[in-house]
Amino acid sequence: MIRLLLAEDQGMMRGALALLLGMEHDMEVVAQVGRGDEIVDAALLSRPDVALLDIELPGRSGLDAAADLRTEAPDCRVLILTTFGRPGYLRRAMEAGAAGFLVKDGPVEELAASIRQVLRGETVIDPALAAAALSAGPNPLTARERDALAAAVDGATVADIASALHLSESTVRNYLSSAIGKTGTRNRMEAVRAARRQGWL
Amino acid sequence: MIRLLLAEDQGMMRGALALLLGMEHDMEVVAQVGRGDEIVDAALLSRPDVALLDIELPGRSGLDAAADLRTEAPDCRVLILTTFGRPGYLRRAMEAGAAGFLVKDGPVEELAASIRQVLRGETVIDPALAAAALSAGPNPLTARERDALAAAVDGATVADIASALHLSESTVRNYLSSAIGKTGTRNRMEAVRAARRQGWL
DNA sequence: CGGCTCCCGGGACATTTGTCACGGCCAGGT
DNA sequence: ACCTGGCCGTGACAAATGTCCCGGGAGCCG
Repeated sequence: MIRLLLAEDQGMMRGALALLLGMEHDMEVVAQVGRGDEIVDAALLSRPDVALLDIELPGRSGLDAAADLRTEAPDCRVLILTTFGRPGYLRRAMEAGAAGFLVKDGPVEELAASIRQVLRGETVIDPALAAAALSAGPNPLTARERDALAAAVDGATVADIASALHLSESTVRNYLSSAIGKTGTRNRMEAVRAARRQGWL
Repeated sequence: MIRLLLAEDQGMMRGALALLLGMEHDMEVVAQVGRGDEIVDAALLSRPDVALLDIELPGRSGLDAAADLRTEAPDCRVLILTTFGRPGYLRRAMEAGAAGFLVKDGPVEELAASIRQVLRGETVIDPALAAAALSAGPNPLTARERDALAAAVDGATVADIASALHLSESTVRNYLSSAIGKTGTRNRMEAVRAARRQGWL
């Protein structure tokens, strides 16, 4: 029996996947969580063979949780299942030691097949996405540029970002300006969108 | 047998729901589409009793499609199934003649139960969401303010918006300013976010 | 009819934002 | 020891943005 952990914030999606996978004759869902910061605890408790993780979760990113599992539960393989096939996400997933990366498009049959594949020690990635991730190159933004950009997502002013990051307003503007330059965009919002599309956020 | 139409852009979600609902003894999924502009055609072809529509779809909004079904296939009940329980969405869904409004959180069991409820002529809405929609009041933005705000989502400049809407830059700035005032926000991006959270976009 | 609101535009103004040039500090590699 | 690159800050400047005035026209309603 393949023991599965399911981490997904949308209740209906989580429930549907759990029912479907539970119907496979060789699988059972031994844990379900809706938050990223519950993944490690649940994994330690229920000892799954494969953890199916969404990326964008409340509490803690699925990518961070994947890295945690690498050290806390090394014999649990991680399969990332996400809505967005962003190149940067794929790259970070691989660096976090994930064994596979699936997008939520594509047929459901793909899911069970990929789980078995991962359990056999193979790595499963959408070829087109892998090509995009390689051609895009690594994240050119520095840590602070990312911080500034991330703090700017919801329309915060320079003053807001500066106080949130304990920086001077001038510094914040310099970071934003260089981030805008590196993304080849015209203003803060375009830079944010470009960075998110690449999975750099 | 209850005949169902399923409109949902995420392949995995669509497939999972189709399988689950198909397993109910009194239901069958007679049509599945991944785009909003295929809903009416599919409904005319397969004559479903209930159409399960996501809102944010490529091609055409599920809300617009619901309004279309009202006239093109009047005996097909519409059940909106969406990720975001925005007050404005609920309001528009009701105005479009929807028989129910579900969010994708909450358990899967809710789904089949709601479908049967809708078919009995009842209206199904999350009470908390209904309260929020009523207390929020109607959309205070004028049509042009909405247009300007919608065109500003991805970091477009005033010049971009002006040329996209065939307006003068002064006019665009006036619309944006009044939208910012009505949403009680400080700049364009906060206004966009506030409007989207309310479902006013 | 007068009043109202929405649509569209112009002009002036303060504020914010984005850019550039310039410092200094510290860690890393050659 | 030197250079490079990230980090943090300043000051100044042009451009974009947001606000407040002001018009006129169209439609709707009491």
